[in-house]
Amino acid sequence: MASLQQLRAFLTVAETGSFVAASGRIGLSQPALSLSIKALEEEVGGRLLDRSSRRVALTSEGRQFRPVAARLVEDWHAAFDDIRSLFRMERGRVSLAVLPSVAVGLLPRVAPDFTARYPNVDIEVFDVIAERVAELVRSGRVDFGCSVEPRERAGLAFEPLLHERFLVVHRPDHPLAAAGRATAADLAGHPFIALSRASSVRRAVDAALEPSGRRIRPLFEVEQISTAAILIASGQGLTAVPASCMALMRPHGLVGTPLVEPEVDRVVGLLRREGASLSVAAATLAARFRAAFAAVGQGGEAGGEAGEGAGDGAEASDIR
Amino acid sequence: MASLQQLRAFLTVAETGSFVAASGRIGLSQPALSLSIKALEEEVGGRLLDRSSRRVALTSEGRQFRPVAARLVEDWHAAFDDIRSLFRMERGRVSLAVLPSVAVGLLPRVAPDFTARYPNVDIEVFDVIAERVAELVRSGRVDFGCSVEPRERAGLAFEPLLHERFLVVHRPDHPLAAAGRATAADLAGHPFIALSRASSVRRAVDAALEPSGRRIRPLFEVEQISTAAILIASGQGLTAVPASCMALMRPHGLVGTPLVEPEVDRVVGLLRREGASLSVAAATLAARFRAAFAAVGQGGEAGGEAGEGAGDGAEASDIR
DNA sequence: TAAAAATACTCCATAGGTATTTTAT
DNA sequence: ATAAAATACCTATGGAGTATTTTTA
Repeated sequence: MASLQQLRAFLTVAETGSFVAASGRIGLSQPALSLSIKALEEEVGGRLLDRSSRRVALTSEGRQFRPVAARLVEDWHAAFDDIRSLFRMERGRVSLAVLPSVAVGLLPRVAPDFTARYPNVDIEVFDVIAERVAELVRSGRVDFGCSVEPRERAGLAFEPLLHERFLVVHRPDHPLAAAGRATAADLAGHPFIALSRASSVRRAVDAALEPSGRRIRPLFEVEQISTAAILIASGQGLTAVPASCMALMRPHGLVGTPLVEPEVDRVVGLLRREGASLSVAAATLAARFRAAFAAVGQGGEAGGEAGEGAGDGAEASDIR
Repeated sequence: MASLQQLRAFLTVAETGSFVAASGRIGLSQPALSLSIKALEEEVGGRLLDRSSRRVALTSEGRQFRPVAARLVEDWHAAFDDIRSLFRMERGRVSLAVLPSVAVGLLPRVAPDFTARYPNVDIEVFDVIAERVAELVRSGRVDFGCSVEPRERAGLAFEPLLHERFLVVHRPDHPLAAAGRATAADLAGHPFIALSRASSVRRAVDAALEPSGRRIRPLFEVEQISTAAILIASGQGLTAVPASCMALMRPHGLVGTPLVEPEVDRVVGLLRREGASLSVAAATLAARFRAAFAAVGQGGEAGGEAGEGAGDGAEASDIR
């Protein structure tokens, strides 16, 4: 069967008009080149080059074949360069589905590094509720997810990464700031800005308060965490969110106070489709997630945020 | 460097989802196939296939590469099939330039055979005067020509093929029919239908009569031989043409009488560009010309037409 | 006669085969 | 435990080199 090498040889001889010149150009001995051309000609069933000892010219058929051969070689290299660039992450796309709280709290700690290092790999983020994260991962629509452990685990692999506690979020002038700790009674006793019932954050809070018999009484029920932030900042009430969400609260001048009675927490991790491998780009991004949130055991305790890095120094003091 | 074989291997494994199945399909042992895939993966810089001992699936990158690889393989085969078909004359085109007298007299003896045998090889015919035949051949615009020997031979190779005598063409009821031979006096003594002065046929007649001091007095001067035929058939006069042109005259009920005093003749042959080779199709058609008109020496005499073949039996009797 | 392509030959890299081991379900 | 891919190892083909001959302008 004909080879790329043979096409290159043919094109180079056609271009240089000489076997000797062409053999130098492609780094092959003249006899090897002669044989290569001969083999190609046998493959196509006729002469492509007219050679005399003085000059080499294309035959009529060779003239017709030349541009075709050139395109084959070109397409070949383009295709291989392309797939190589994909593996080298010089281009590509990673799709991920994350909880809204993850999108505002955790993703910003991971993404900038990645995009700086791989500027031509696009990241497609679906910030959706936990059920939809699981769905997107399961269907293969996204490469992986970052969420809490899904209820329906079939076909999914959950890898716990980060254990984080919930904080009550309020203005610095709120009484809780002085208290330094918050309880279920505090939550029930103040106007509460709740997230939608579908939200995993909301569910965690509801579930944690249930044993105490108390229920939050939402003054507002909002979809977006940022909406809650605005409302709280304007003095409408308080809410409870995972520690990482303080990244969104702080810019609004809000502070967080640990919820200690009951203690509320959640485990965030990577969600992958079982059996399916990740693209190199997805695997690399997933590795960034792991590195950024040094894992604590699934049932691990105390842990809190894996806080470190540039923007996180202030957080501890915010929590008091 | 990656090979077509490797792409085929990859595509087949992707399709069958199994190394064993694919190896059977492409006629390779399973270990050889494994190595082939491995080499391809090293070439592109990453995994294209996820294999476990139970199932083989495409990786994310493999999924992207698959259609590209398929197109490469497809294009490759299409290109090679195409050039092969060209050499096998399953398609193609031959261009030739011929004298009008050749187009009507000789070409019809050669072309039908060729087109019957190679129905998908087109023949492009330029029926033009001798100077233009030479020009077209020299420029490479046509593959070869069939003409008389050109005045300006630089860059051209003339291969004499056929020596043919001129006949005087007239109606069967013309006095010359009874005479059985024609002379310069006959030509000068009857109304003459001449071809254009640029025509090589006209020139041959003019040149032949010159020594005798006689000149033809054209009653008509026409471009096309067929026009002359019509005029002669309608009783307007007579003309002189090479014997092969009787093929056009006979259908009009005209007959030819040998011009014997002076004897006028011409040598028709193939005209090729010096140094340039012919395409296989052109060479094949040229060979048909040679076969149809068994060569007589360049300065050869007597020879007359190489007449034979189906439609030519009648000719001798026409000449008387 | 000289420059260039073709041939002769030799060698080694590698593609491919068989036998076997490893792996994952 | 079993089916399938990977590895080990060996062989043979053919691609590539050097030396030489042939060709043609």
